[in-house]
Amino acid sequence: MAPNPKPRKDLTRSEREREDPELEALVRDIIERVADKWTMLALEVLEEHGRLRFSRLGELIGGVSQKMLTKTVRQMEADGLVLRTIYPVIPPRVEYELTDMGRSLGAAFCGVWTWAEKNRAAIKKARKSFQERDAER
Amino acid sequence: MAPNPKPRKDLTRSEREREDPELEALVRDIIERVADKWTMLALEVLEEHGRLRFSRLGELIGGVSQKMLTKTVRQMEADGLVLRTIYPVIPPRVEYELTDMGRSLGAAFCGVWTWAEKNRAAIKKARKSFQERDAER
DNA sequence: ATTTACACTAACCAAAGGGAAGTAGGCTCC
DNA sequence: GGAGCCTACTTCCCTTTGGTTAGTGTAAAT
Repeated sequence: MAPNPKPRKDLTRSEREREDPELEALVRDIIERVADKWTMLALEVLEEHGRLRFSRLGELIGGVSQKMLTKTVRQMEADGLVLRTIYPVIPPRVEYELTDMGRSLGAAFCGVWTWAEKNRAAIKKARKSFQERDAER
Repeated sequence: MAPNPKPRKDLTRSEREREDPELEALVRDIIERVADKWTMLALEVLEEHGRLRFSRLGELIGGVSQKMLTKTVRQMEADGLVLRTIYPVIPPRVEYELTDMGRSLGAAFCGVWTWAEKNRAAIKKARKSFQERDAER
C-alpha cells in the first residue's frame, strides 16, 4: 500500500470540514448530542462494567434522575451507541450494553478522561488563582 | 528520576479511580464542566483559528447567545483553558486564545471529532432504523 | 393479604438557556 | 457640537430543560 493515497492534498479535519459545510453541520450535531454530561458518564460506566440493568447503571453513574437516565439511554439507543435488551418478565428486566460503535466512542473519549486526570492539579490551581484575581477586582 | 515510580502495580485509569474516590470525584467534576456543548465548540474554534475577539468567536461557534458565550468563556478562563486579554480601548476589544492546557484538551478531544466524522453515516443509519422500529411500536 | 421488586411514566417545580434591549464612552460624520 | 456608532458585555423576561416525587403493573415472597 502506498504510504499516502492523497485524494488531492493533505487536509486536516478542520480543512475538510470547511470544504464541506454539510459534514461540518453533521459533526457539530453529533458533538452536541454526545457532549452531554450524562451520556459521557453512562458511556464510561458501561465501558467499565459491561452489560448492566437500568437501576444498577443509575447507581454507578450516581446522581442521575430516573427521568434523565431513561432519556439519555434512549437517545444513546437511537444513535446506535447502546443495545437495549428487554426481558418480558415481572418485575421488568432491561439490560444495556455498548454496541461496537459505543465502545469506539468510549475509546475516543479515553483521551479526555486521562487529560482530566493528568490536569486536575493544574485546573485546581487555575481556579484558585482566578478566584483571587477576581476577588480583588 | 526513575522512569516509573510504580506505586504497586500497573493499573488502568478506572482501576486507579476505584482505589481513590477523591480522584474519581475530581475527574467527574472536570468532565461535567468540560462536557459542555459550548465549551467543546469554543475549544474547537479557538484551536482552529487561534486568537479571536469576542464577537468573532461567537460567529464562528454559531448559534450561541452572548450570555452563554460570556459564561462559557469565563468558565474556561477560570479553569485555565483560555487566556483573556482586554485592551482598554473604546469600543472595547477583548481577545481570547487557548492556553497550553486548553490546547492539550483540544488535542484530547481530537479523537472525538474524528470519531464523529467517521461514524456519521452509521449514526444516521441507526437513527433512521430506530425511528422505524419506534414508529411501529 | 400485604409488601417488595423494577423499569419506567406523569405531574409539578426549579433552574438553565435564548432573545432582545440596555450600557459605557471615545469617535466619526455631518 | 450633537447624533449616532462600535463592541463586549449585562439585565430582564420568557421558554425549555432537568430534577423530585408519586404513581403503575404484576408476580413472588412474607
